[in-house]
Amino acid sequence: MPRSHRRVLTHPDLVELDLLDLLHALADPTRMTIVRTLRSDVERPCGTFPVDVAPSTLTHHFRVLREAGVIRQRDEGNRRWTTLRLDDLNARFPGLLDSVLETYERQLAEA
Amino acid sequence: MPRSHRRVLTHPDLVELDLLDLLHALADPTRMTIVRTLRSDVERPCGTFPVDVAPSTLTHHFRVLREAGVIRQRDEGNRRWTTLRLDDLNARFPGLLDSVLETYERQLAEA
DNA sequence: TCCGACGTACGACGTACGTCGTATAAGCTG
DNA sequence: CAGCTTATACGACGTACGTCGTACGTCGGA
Repeated sequence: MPRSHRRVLTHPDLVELDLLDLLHALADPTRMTIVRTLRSDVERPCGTFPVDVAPSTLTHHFRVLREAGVIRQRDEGNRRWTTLRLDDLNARFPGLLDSVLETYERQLAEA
Repeated sequence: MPRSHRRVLTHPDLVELDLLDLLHALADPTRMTIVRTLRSDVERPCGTFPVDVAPSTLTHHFRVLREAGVIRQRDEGNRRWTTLRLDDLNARFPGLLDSVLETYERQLAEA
């Protein structure tokens, strides 16, 4: 759902990405679920993520991830599609996201 | 400075370490400086870290790192010595800390 | 054209965080 | 013992965070 009462969808440039912002963005279970979901499913509308929070809360988490450079969002008709910025993240922080995600998967499998 | 008016120095067990806690612990510049310093210098007393915060603030950051399992502290006489729990972290989160630290070093070098 | 679906904006709420100053305790040194 | 050093405990402060309900704008289908 395109602009007007919604803010412009700004994505940080590659060189602007900050590691500490990334770590903070990933240090939340809901956001980690979003990232894990995106890792398997290329692109998704906001409402289709397996998280258990209110829609407005979800919007908040998407903003945190977007501003940290983790995801990219685009509008199409009534929907906002979200993708992982995998290439950008790997260019800026080589191997880091995979390392974090694999570690997290392992931790989830243990528990 | 051993116990009495100070809390007992508790360190979480290996299996208790949580990735999200770790990410949160690392998502702070002061704490990252502490970790980087410990990486080069095996063991250090609290007061010898190149950080620019009040002593009580430093104590707070040490607690966060300790409770996340990043550091270990022991008392000797008047001093509290701090080390990185490198082996434990690598056992629980293989390669992750190195990945984060190297990425951070690269980011610092760029800026 | 109207209505439901989608997702956001905004404001509120309680909690956690990073920061500090001050007080305090224990060890070291004279 | 007295005084300095080391580091913490405690309380305070402002800010940021995660959460939600409500209101609203846009799109698509009946």
